[in-house]
This record gives sequence, structure tokens and C-alpha cells, in this order.
Amino acid sequence: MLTKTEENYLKTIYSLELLHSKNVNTTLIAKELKTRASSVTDMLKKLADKDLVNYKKYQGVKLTLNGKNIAVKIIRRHRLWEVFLVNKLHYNWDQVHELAEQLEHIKSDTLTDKLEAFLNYPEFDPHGDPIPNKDGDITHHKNNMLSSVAINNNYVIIGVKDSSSAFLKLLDSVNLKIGSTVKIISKEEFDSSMVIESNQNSFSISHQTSKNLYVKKI
Amino acid sequence: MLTKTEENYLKTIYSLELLHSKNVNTTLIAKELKTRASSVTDMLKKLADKDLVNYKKYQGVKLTLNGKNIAVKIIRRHRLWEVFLVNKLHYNWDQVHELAEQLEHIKSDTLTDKLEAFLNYPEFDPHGDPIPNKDGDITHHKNNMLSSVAINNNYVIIGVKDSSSAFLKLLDSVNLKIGSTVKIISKEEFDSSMVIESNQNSFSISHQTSKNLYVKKI
DNA sequence: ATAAATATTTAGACTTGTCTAAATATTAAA
DNA sequence: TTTAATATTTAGACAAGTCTAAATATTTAT
Repeated sequence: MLTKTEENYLKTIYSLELLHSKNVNTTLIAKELKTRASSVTDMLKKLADKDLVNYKKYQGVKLTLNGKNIAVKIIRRHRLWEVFLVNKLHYNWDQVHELAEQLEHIKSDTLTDKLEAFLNYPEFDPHGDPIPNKDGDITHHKNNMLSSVAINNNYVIIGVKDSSSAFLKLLDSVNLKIGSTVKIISKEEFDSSMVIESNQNSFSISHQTSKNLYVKKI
Repeated sequence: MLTKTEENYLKTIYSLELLHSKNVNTTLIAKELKTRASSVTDMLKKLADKDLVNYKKYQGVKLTLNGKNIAVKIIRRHRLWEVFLVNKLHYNWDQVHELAEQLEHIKSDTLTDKLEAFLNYPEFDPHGDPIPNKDGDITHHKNNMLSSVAINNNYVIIGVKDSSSAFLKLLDSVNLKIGSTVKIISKEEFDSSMVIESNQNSFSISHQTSKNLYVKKI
């Protein structure tokens, strides 16, 4: 049985592998987990001993199949709990991350599956991130950012890249949510901000905002 | 913020205080937590430093008001999660204890209250134990054991003292549950076993069983 | 009331996960 | 390609919670 700390390392390495195609390095993990590179080195050795990562000195790290399966399991638990917190306990989508970080470490073979059934097998969490199924299969079809998409076409928001409370509150304030339809009216060359139309009115959003919104053409 | 271990000590001391009126001693805590008396001594010093227990060398320990409030809070979380697991996720009542032991340590001021509302403010957990309210008030009205109650009267089962899986499975096997009505038909002097009537049929139960069932006269 | 049994505490050690500071390796720049 | 900058690892230390073994206190029995 893994400790909470070991699970957090696996989860972090998994996310970093998705973002960067190369082996994940020590410094990056340290920054992400708010710890020190030396601590990371120590832990990587331990994870390598347990066959959860492939680690060679000075060459970064990569999850083994074993390690990846566990990481996906943790992500599955995290996202299901987020759905529970938002759909059943009526938390706002910007309030659930820290709680899910705790709940994802509850160890039970049956709990996740029962929770999933209770929630009616949701496919996405409140931020639009896909929920891996029981076998660990996960659909990665969120590729288009609003920032890089054609003007004057209709899109629907299917996810957020940044799910910090600050960003989600901003979206709430302009009534943008998962499922909202948006159309780009104009783009500003100077700062890459754009005017978009959504919910029958139009307003300007920053580049920082548009590049954190996943969209799908409709 | 307390560690999981500190919380477990407080919860254990609280339960032991309810059972024994005197100061709780080191050995008892050690047995309950499956650890060593010396480890308990170490922890009691730490808890005393934080003003959670009153501890004097060789004289056992007693929760402070502070410590008691926290203990009750943990018990509240534990019991609410048990209700969730049984009522919403359809676990059997003998399967929820270990899971609730994990869930009770989730730290959140709002989660417990939202969970309580979601569950419609239940008063008792699946084993008939009362759930403390938000202010920590708790009703302790489970005094009559089936073993010590009059023959030929009608009672309803309101709780179980032992909530081990083994005992609960035994109850399942004879279809006794919280809310079942029972009447003692006869008692055996030799081993204190008794024949009871419940659900339109009668059968014998051991003293070990009858002294773990809380009942109320009807 | 003293001896024997039991309970409790202390001292010192171990594990996990962390840290700082120093040593070493890799990468980038001139 | 040698130097400078950066990244990584090692060595040694620390805190939390635990342990064993030994020392001390309390309780029980005679």
C-alpha cells in the first residue's frame, strides 16, 4: 500500500509527462510539489525500488506501466469526488480542488466504483476533465484552445486548463461555464485579447483567459 | 491542525472515558490503538502540550473541553460518512467501519455540514449510534441492553454495542436489524442464552449477542 | 507492611519524508 | 572546447511517531 506522499508523486509525474513529452526532471517535480530537488531524488529512488518509475541518475524519470496505472486510478478518484462535491453537495466548481486532493487518497477497492455508479457514470469532472473508467482508459480529446481557434465560428466550452479558484471565479463573473457557446467577434493584435459573444452579449477577455479554455466546434 | 494520529488518540480517549468513569490509563489506550504503552505516553505529553488532555504522570488522562469538542467532531464525521456509505452507496452495515475511519479525517469546515444536509440530518448512524449535531450536542439515551430487560414485553432494537463485522453478519443471518421488534420468550439460567420472538418466528440467541443489543420498550 | 506483580515512564534507536550545504554532473555560452 | 551556469545527487541532520529494553512507580497479595 502506498503512502499519500508516494501517491502524490505519481500523480504529479503523470501530469507532467502529459505536458512535456520528455522524461520529467527533478526540478520540475520539486516546483510542482513545493519541495526540494534533493527530496525528490530521495523519493524517486524509493519509487524506482517499487517498480513505479524508471529512474536513472541525471536523466529524469518516467512512470512504469505499473506507476501509470496507479496514477490514473488516483486521478479517477479525484475527479469522481469533484463531481460528488459539485453535483451532490452543491459546492461551487472553484471550491472542490483541495477537498478532492484529500478524498483521492481514501483507500478502497470498492468505494470508487460505488461512487461512480451513484453519480451515474459521469464522463467529465466539473472542470471538463475526462474521468478514467474502471480499467483506466481515458479519453484525451481536449486539444483546441479558444485562443487558437477561428473567428466568427460557434464553439462550445468543454473544459478549463487552469482550474485555480481565481480563474474559475473570473469565469463565473462573466457567466462562462462548461457548455457555454462562444463566438469570437474580433481579436486585438497588441495583447491578443479578444471580444467574444456568449449568452446574448459580448465582452472582452484576455489572452490569459482564452488560452485556458478548451473548446469544440459546433 | 491535528494529525490523523492525534485525532485517533482523541477519539479513542473519548470512547474509553464513556465506558469507564475514571481517568483513562495508558495500557487501555495502547490496547485500543494496537500500539505500546510507551508510545502512548509520548503522545499524551504532546496532546497535553496542546491543551487537549489533562495528563499527570502515572495518573492517566482526561480530555479537556477543547479535546472533547474535537473528539465529538471526529465522531460526527465518522457517523455521517457511515450513513452516506450505507444509504447512498448501498454498503452493508458491516462493511463501513474501516472506510469511515479513513473518511473521518478529511479536514474541512464545510464538508461535514453539507454532507449532513445532503443526508437529511440523520439522527443515528447505521448501527444506531447518535450523530452529534453541529454544536457537538449528542444524545446518550441507549441504556437498556436486551440481556437485562423483562421477559414477555415488546422492545425495538435501537442500536448495537459491538459493531464488528462478525456480529453484524450474525444479526443479518437471523434478520435482526435496527428497528426490529423483539420479545423475550424464555431465558436459560445455565448460559444466559434466551429464546426471542422476532419477525414472526422465534429462535435462540447467546448472552454474548443479547448483551450487545440496545433496546427500547414499546 | 513488605514482596511480588503490574503499570508507567524514560532512554535510545529506527523509519519516513523532509531539509541545507556541499559535491558532482550536465548543459549553455563564449 | 574550456568556462560558467544550472541541474542533480550525496551527506548529514531533523521532526513525527513508533519501538524495545531498562528503570521507576503503583497496586495487589500475603
